[in-house]
Amino acid sequence: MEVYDDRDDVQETALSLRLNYDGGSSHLSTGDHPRPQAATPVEPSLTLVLPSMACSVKRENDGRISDEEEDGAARKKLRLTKEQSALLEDKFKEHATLNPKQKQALARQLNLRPRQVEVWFQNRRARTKLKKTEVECEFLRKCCETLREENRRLLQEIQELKSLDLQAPRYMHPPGGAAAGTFQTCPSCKNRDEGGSPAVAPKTRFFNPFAHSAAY
DNA sequence: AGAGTCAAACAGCACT
DNA sequence: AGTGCTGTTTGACTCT
Repeated sequence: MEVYDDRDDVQETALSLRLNYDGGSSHLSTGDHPRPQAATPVEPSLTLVLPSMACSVKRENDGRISDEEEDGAARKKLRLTKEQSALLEDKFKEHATLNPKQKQALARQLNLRPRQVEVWFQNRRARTKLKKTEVECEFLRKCCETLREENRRLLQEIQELKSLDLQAPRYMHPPGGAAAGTFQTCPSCKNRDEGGSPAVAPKTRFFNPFAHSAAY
């Protein structure tokens, strides 16, 4: 069984009582709306919200845990104003992380709690990373398409060469036998026999996507 | 009204 | 201990 201080960050005052059947273990915790861990789901659960029983557990402001709002009123989820978002974006452009002093100053400037600023930067970094990953994914997808096309083209080239080969005069590797005169010596063997360097296969044209990348 | 999306807030883990 | 990252939850909002 778990008893939760169900205030979302600061402003929530409801007390949630949740009973989880988690195999017998029980513990007390505070924090936001509790969630079952993906690896160990704890269903079924019972959540009891008692708005009249505002839990006044106070937590450290600059810890990872929320502090408490003065009026103790049940809060709605905060929506940042355009001005707040714009300033946060500006600061994020300057630097994607904040030291505690910067965090405090920005929080004062925005009339927000430091924890809110911290969370905003965390989420903003996550969004940036997600976007970058999406761009990279799209780039790799295009590379894959290019390689597939190149592969198709090369296979076709092989087919064409094979069909040409069927029509071309028959070469043989001359053992010096009596019938040798009826065949022509293939150019590579001729070259070798005459002491020249062996014919070198043309370099394969391999497309390395990373060598052509401008994004990395 | 319900589905879908966005973003604020959180928990838990890893790292220093 | 403090901080960042990742995954998740959930309230607010929009669209159909």
